Amino acid sequence: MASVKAEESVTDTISFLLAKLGQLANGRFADRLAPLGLRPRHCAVLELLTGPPKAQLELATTIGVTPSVVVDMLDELEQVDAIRRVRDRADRRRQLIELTPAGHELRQRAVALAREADDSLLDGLDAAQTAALRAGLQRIADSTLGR
Amino acid sequence: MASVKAEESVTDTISFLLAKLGQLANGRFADRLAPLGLRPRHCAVLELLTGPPKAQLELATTIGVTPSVVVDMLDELEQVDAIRRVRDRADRRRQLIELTPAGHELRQRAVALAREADDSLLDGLDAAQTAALRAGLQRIADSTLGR
DNA sequence: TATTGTTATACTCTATAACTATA
DNA sequence: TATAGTTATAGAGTATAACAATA
Repeated sequence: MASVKAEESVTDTISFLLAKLGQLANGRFADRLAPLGLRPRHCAVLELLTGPPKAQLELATTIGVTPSVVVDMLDELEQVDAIRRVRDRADRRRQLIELTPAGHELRQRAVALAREADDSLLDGLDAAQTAALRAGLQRIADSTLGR
Repeated sequence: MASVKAEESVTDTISFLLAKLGQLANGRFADRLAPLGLRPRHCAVLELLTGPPKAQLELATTIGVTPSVVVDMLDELEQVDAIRRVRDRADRRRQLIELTPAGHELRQRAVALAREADDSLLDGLDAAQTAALRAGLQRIADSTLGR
């Protein structure tokens, strides 16, 4: 009779590993981004703004953070000239956020740095293992974050 | 000519996914642990203490946190009667930390909760995908955290 | 002098609630 | 009245530095 392999320790659990490695990955990526004046959380904003301009509340709900966090992030992105806030003339309460040319450039540099971080993190894995890992993570992300 | 598939966006990067999902996994596990008076970070301590008693500094270096964090965690674990601090008679500066019977029980309940968290997180993955994900994460953990 | 554990302090990240200006 | 954005504030979580007791 086949029996499902169960972990005997919390630390072997995927939830625990994910939490620990997530912290590590975030820290390493943050170190690489620091010279650009960016932090990991800014990247989700930069990605979203490659499309048409978006209101701040729209950014907040899409990324899944509270509106006041968006204010802070945009303040910081504005300081490095990555974004512009443009008052919506149809509804003067809203501000449409758009990426500047410098912002597009920053985003591309961030992508390159993220790849570097991946390479260092995935050093011991071959292509198939990396692909399987990415697929698993993406699937979890789709079923949780996207919902 | 084969070319390596490269991500076009930071958010598709394994580093970024890991950071985001790690935060999610940690939060969900924390919610489950809360009724026990525990948080995820306590679990690494409980696991280590299933073996022979250890000094606080040993816990700190093994887990990879700063000594003052260990003090806090042990204070909290002491409040739920999970551990005992026993002064080392050979070197009175040291305190040997040992798991109480209640601590052993708490650890086992934490393992069960972590498995529940895994099940909910891995809902959309089949056994092979789950195994591949675990293997990838474990390999990264071994090459980074263990170093 | 060096080491173990502790305390005090500060910094990051995030969330809540009160406020403003517009609708 | 309700909504978009802002500010002020507070709570986790972690790290650094100064300190007491012991070696």
